[in-house]
Amino acid sequence: MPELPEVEVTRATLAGRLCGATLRWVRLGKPLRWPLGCEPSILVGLRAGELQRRGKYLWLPLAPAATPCDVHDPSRAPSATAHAGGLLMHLGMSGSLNFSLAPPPPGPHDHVDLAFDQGVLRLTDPRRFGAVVWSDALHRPPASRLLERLGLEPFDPRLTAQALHQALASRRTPIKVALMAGDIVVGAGNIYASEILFQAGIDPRTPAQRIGLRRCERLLVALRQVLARAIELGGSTLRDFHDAHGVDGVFQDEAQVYGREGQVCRRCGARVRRIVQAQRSTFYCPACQRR
DNA sequence: ATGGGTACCTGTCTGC
DNA sequence: TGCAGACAGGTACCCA
Repeated sequence: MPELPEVEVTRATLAGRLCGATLRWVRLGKPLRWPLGCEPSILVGLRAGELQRRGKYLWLPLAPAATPCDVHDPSRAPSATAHAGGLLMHLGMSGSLNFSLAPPPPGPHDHVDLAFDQGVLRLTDPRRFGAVVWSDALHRPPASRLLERLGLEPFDPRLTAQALHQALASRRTPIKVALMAGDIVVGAGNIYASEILFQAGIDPRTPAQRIGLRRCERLLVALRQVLARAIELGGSTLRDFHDAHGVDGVFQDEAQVYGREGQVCRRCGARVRRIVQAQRSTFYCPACQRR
């Protein structure tokens, strides 16, 4: 999927287009990971607020909009049951959001169309691990249930080396698995976890609790550098991902280890290795990364 | 509380 | 060419 950089790039390219737009109709395709959780018709007439990101989730606030246009056209006025809330969206492993004025007819992998007065937001997701879920508020279920287990944002100033060190102290699991778990710090998925650990010079098999304070400092710097650079480059496009205007990311061209099994390390010339951790591929340089 | 495995679903690639 | 099997960016849930 879309890891944090891809979700952030999606948010940034969409936010300006959606804010203030009024929802006109909704089309649902095949079921996604979780049901929408409301009757689609109650969304019609609601107005979008500022698109936000939390971890790899996107939150689109929607509130009743009593514009003069709606008042004069009862069929478009918010229904009596309309109330503020929002849509919590996740791109799963293969999802992407695209915004366009006149999208082509939906294909077999186009599962949600949200048609606003300024264009159509379409979720395309071949594997259907993604989701779009209605929630009354971020701090109420079902959104709160999905967000409550999330750790700190990588750029949150509360995430210090000391805080990271303390959080890792109780984990015997390999550092790569702990990074990806998302309950300490969010955003590092399978690609970036490998890249971050390469940058920090840490062997991905190292038990998390054996990472000392000094190495936590390096890990934190690497985490922020790698994610910031990936956002700058529009994320990584392996096969499915594009930003909301259809533009590919190019971070994969800068990857030091991910997807490079058997190729030479760009830093030292050793061969990059692939191992499996928690049923996921991990790539690392056995010379640059130490236990 | 932590850790490991499974499940969800579909497309693509590899090797026989 | 056909087919089986492995693999793919995530994460909730179950059980030990």
